Amino acid sequence: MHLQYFAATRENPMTEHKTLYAAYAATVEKALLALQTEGVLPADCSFANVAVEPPRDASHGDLATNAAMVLAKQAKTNPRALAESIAEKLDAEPSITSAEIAGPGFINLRLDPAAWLGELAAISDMGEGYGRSTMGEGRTVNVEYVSANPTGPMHMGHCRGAVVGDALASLLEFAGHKVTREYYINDAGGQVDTLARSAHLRYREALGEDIGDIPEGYYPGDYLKPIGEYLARELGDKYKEEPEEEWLPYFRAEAVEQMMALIKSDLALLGIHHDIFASEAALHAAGKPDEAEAWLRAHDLVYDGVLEAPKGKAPPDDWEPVELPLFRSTKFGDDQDRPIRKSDGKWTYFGADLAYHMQKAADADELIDIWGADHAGTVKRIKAAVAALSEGQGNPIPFDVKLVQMVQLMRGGEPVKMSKRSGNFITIADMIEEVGKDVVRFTMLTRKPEAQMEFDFAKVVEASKDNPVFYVQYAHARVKSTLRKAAEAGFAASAEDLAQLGEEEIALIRNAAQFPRIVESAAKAREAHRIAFYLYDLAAELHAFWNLGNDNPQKRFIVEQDAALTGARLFLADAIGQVIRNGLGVLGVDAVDSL
RNA sequence: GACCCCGUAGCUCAGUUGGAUAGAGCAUCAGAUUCCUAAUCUGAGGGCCGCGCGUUCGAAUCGCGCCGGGGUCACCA
Repeated sequence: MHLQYFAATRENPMTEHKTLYAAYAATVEKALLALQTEGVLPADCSFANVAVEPPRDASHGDLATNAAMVLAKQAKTNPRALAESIAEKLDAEPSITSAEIAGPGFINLRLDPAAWLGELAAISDMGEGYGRSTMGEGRTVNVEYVSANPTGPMHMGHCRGAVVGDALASLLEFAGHKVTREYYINDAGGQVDTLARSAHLRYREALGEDIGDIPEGYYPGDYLKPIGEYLARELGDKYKEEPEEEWLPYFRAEAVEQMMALIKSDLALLGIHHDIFASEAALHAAGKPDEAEAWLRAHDLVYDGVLEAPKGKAPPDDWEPVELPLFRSTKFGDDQDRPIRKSDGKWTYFGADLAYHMQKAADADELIDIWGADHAGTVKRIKAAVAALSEGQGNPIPFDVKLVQMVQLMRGGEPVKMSKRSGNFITIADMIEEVGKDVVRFTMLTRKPEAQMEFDFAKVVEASKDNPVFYVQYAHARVKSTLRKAAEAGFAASAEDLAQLGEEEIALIRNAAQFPRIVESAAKAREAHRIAFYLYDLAAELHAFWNLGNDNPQKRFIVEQDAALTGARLFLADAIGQVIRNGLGVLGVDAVDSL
């Protein structure tokens, strides 16, 4: 009945303000409701697809709505006829100076300039809160991201997913969700046994033994040396010659803890902090996978069956059919049913993972996973399992897996060579040391995550307009610099004479006023990169306005002989700076005061 | 072979709950510097939105089928 658009009320609980797009969306809704009362629109018609947006071409006016086109079919009339009725109602609004019908049935609205000046004041009043939304209605969203195996420092392969996940989490928070940032520690599989053995090797090394080259099947990186030294200090030679079963659990626990400390410090360099670090081993210990299996078996979603040979290529030499507990993922479009336990009775990754998702679902209204694209093949089975379990247990939960594509590292147009074999790869710490946190974060958000991207060290540090990070930061620095200069000359931002502002300034306000709706549409689409592109546009508009002053001193922010105009322009500059700051804040990028 | 992602200007990319004449940056060409930061800006040219069919008032956007590029196809994690 009510506009979906309005479920997302823009009212800020801290102030009386409603942002401009929200206010006029409400105005349009009011007109539609009136037409419903008059019988022009049917009582049961849905306004869900009605939008109030900026028109594509600024010459069409200030705002446009597609209401007539969306509702014509339901009203059993043609769009232009319905548009007449709607436009008539809107034209009666005092702040709407004209409502014109255009094209297939758009209604273009022109506003009294005071409406835009009012929005400018709202930006200033709401400050850091400008753009925040209550759209999420406090619903809890669990965003799981990074979840790198605790077997070494974070490297480039983890970076994009980390930034994308973190920015998405912030965006959802900004849009009114309660967000839990979660990291799943895979501390129960074979790879952490390998880690423990590798640590034991370094332990022996630290005790003076010549271990020679690191053998195949061990982690070779030097980052394990300090762990070996630490264990040697703590334990002496107690476990030097002992059989593996004597020391493995202890070494594993110690090594995982040290690796997680390393990973957390790497994440901190990126400005990333998780709320929950969930342990797979603890999940096993709590018997969660057993519970899930029991339920799935009772509902015939797990059965004992023979696993098919891998498809599309010759089966491995040692392939032999074996009976395992299989989840019926083929019922959900997967190629084959997937094992939840191995032949030795231990849980597969998938078996534990489905139980893990049920654990997350217990404390959240919605789940989002951020995964690397190399795991794309396992999306169907986990979505199937979560759907089966959550719906079957009476707690259906929206669950989305976002795949993040690979990043190709470049340096001056040439691919950067990395050798994982020797443990020689580019870590996140290396990268941040070279180009800085802000550059890494912003650059990772200048492409949609599901498209592959290149990251060129030479280009991203370039301080020019070709580099979006600097372009946006420069716009903010420019605002700050102007305010500093103005203060020295005895001017200050003032809302007293906003009516002095002309068409060019209002164009800038129009752009800034879009921030709240960009936030909502980005949050709805779960796409933080839209904020980055928006900020680039806003920065471009600010630079363009600035440069009007090159030719015409009367168009500068500071006009010495006109204090009223200067006060109003500074007020505008301050507000634009605020919006840029708010947007960068969502992305986790610092807004610098000078470059 | 199957599944997932991508295909938009010479290049790098935005733009999908279906909307008006498809947008930026780079590169190319023509301009702006006694100026609050020119680390910038103004303007011009440049497009069968990979191809075909369909859905409808309307498709870059949705569906089906192709073509091209990348990824994945363990009892691994």
